[in-house]
Amino acid sequence: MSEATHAKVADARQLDTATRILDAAEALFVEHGFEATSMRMITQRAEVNLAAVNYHFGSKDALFQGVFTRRLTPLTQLAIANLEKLERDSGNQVPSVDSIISVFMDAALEVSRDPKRGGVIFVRLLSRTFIEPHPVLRETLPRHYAELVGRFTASLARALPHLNEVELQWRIHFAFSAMFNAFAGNNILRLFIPKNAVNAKDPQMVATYLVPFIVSGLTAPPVNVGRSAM
Amino acid sequence: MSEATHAKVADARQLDTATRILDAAEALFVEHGFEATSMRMITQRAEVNLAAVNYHFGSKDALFQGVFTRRLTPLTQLAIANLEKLERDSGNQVPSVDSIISVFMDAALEVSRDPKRGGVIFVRLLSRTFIEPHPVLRETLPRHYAELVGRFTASLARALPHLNEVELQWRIHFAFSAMFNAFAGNNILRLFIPKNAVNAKDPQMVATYLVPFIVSGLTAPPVNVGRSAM
DNA sequence: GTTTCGATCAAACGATTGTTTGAAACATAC
DNA sequence: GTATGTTTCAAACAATCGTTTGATCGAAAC
Repeated sequence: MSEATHAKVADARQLDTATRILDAAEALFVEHGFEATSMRMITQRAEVNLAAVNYHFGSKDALFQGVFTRRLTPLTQLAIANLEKLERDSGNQVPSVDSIISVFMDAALEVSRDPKRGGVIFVRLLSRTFIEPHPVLRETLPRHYAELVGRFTASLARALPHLNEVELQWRIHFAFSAMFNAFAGNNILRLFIPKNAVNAKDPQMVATYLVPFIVSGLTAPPVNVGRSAM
Repeated sequence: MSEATHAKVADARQLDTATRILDAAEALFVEHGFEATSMRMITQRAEVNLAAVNYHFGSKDALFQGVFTRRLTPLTQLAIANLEKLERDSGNQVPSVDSIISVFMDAALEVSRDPKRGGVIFVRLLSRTFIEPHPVLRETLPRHYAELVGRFTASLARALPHLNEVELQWRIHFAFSAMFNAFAGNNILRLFIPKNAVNAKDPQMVATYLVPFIVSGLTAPPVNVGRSAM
């Protein structure tokens, strides 16, 4: 410590301070959650001064938003671009449910494989935030995602014309929940069956098995409402 | 305050102090999460002294465990009892996937309707804890749920003999994730589409539309592994 | 060289965290 | 009555929280 005060830090290429904070916060928020992650944990991991967070971002809440805004736009743009390409390539044909879901999964997979876009860490953070939204993001998240969800909903509506609006929305709700939850990396079975074959941390494996599951759920025959309930 | 120090508290039937603490904590943990819920919030809501939590439970962590142990056993016993009844009634016949999933959902629904067993509040807390498990419960939860998950996995294995073990575990993983997530009451679409027909807070509605979705996902044709991935 | 301005630093801020204390109030038993 | 054991209470505990301060550093501007 003291021997390097007068000289440049030894580490080869030291990233921007703000970037190092974002990276550290991103990882810690995934690991411990927002409330359980303290400023001192973040600055210690980022190897920056405690005051650096407030200097560069203003507050802890603003940092939380900063973590998202850095990653979210590239991800949504990628997913939307992929969907547009799919619809363009389909010509007059209506894209299948399978292809629409795959487009979304491919975007998430591509980001999860690219550390420069946040990698699997950010995908997990995003998943967890959807499941348990922090008050700070109640306005930020919808703004970023409005177009994305709207486009996919419209595409799925065309692919599933036999479903009424209510049932379609329910199924899209389940589908997105399953996808986000799956990428969150939580494996319920792991809690009970120590030796299990499911590695929920591997996004590629998740996608391989999850897409058919979701597509099957989406394309199931309509529910005869009022059959047993209500 | 001071005028009532010498007399009994005015409120008609005042519940046991420990119970009032559990009720308040249960609700607050659902609303704000564990870390964001302070002892003072809990004791204030329960209208008990701050020290009462430590006196009756020992610590905040122990209270968190207490909140679960009070509710978990009745729920798991109900689900297991329902499953046993189903298998008994089926005789030599293997219960269908639909009936197995319905048995689980019915147990969750029954608890969610009964305030004495925690009602919808506890079901939501349970869901959220599965999705984002707190370190304190990493040992407690599996112990309570081991038998439950084991039984349902065995039943589903018999109902889906055409699936190999790996694919079966993946699908059960997805199915349980979807169910727990659904009962958590988070509605992703609500974030984007203000006027939507999906009321994710109504467990009965969730079950009506979710069961067919999950059953369809579970009974889908097996994935041809190695088709596009790995 | 002097000035200027953004970045970093150790240190401290008031507020809040979970927890502990010791006395007071309570109920029950003798 | 006294004695005993449990529960409640206001108050304080040390620790940590997010944030702010004012000095110091470093490099470009003049």
